Amino acid sequence: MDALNRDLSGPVSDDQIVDRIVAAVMERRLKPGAKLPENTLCDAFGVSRSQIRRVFIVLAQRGIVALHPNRGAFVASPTPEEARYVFEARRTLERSIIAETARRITAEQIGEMRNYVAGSAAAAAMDNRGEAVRLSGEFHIQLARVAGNPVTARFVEELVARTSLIIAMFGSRQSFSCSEGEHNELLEALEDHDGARATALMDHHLEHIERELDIQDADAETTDLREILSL
Amino acid sequence: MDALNRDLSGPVSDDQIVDRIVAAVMERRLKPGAKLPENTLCDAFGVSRSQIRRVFIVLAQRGIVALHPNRGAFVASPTPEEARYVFEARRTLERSIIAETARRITAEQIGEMRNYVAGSAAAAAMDNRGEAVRLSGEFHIQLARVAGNPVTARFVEELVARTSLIIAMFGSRQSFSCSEGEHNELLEALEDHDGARATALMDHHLEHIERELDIQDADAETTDLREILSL
DNA sequence: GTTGCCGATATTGTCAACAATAATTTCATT
DNA sequence: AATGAAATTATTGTTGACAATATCGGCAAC
Repeated sequence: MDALNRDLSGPVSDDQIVDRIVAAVMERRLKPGAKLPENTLCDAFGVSRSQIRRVFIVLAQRGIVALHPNRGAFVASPTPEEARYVFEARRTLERSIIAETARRITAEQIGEMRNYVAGSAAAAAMDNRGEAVRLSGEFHIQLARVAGNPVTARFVEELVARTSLIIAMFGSRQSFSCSEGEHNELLEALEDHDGARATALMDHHLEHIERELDIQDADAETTDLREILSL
Repeated sequence: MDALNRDLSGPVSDDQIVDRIVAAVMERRLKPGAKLPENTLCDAFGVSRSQIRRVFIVLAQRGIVALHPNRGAFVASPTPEEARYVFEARRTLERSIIAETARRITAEQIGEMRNYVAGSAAAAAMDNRGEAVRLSGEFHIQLARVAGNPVTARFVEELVARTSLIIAMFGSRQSFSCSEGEHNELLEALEDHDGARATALMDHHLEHIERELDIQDADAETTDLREILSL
């Protein structure tokens, strides 16, 4: 938590803080249920409470942070139900988006995407699971950006971040070794501008990720009884 | 602006204020570019500045309000580019969602949907264009809710609200008389649980709405030169 | 040793005063 | 009149103090 980052450089914008926290969530340095005390974050980013509070509102809107009145901000703990909705939403969106990506992607962009895959694989090989998950997520976000619609891309961003939380909640140890292969398959389809195949692969890929999770009621460890018993 | 509503009833939650402002936007009582002074809204809702400021952040996240530093909050003025993205996003999302709606919708729900259509038509007949647009939007939101995924439904909510702004920006006089007929067609397909037909109709419907708009650079009336000249 | 109560501490929520900036008005100059 | 500058007013942005609430620790009772 303390190492979310040193600032060094003068004023920090709300967006920068949001991005840092999202990155920390995607790297699983911030786990579901973690408390985010205002003062701690004020010190970490060298900003005022009011700014942190603004950031909390943004993150709450994106489903990444849960705000409990008089108790503060916590990293969200997706429920099994919510997890299913998020995956379904991702399939709905990314299935369509990838077809447009297949039409538009350039050779250069494919090269960049391969870097993401390689980076994620390298991180996984070094047992840096957090970085692996984050880069694997960035892969999907980049694909959405290539499709050229910033509105849908922003939706995908939100869903990918929430997926990181879902994986943190329900992921078993060995999952996500699969992503590298499937991502490479996807890139091959994109290289051929084969939208239909890319769509099918994306659909299968997302289903695969979801199926590898053990989505059921969270264990006691990460569970806040308060939330279970109706707040 | 002053008639956004009287409160009467004790404390007002952030969500209530957000909903009221969104409703005003959807009814086109708040037009693109309209300034939203903090004090005016404080008086209108009987709340403090800090609460209004929270609300602004939420609305800005949803693309309904634009925040200009040191100048305040304004109802967003979608650009032609943004308009295209929003419509494309709606087609992407609602095309898929409607298929699920077709599977799930009950006779009772179809009856409720008919009320929306009738209400919108009645409002249009009384020259209450704002109410007609709002109910027409609610129709889409309700369909998304029936599909059962609150995550995608929330995305549709945001996009529908932004569409109201787009219509306010680029709509010509007689458009939107069409919606009643197309919405009824959609309901027939849903009644038959004919997902394929519903999908095609929704696609066509959204394309139709977009095509009836005159999406090009806004006229000077609603335009802020400041924004045109870089910022 | 578990429970319940109470005080102490810490954290969050709210408000009002102040600072910073923008918008408006006034007035002088051409 | 139109322009420009300065002063006034209004609005937004930020801070810090205070109130409200929750959390923690100790202590007594069972």
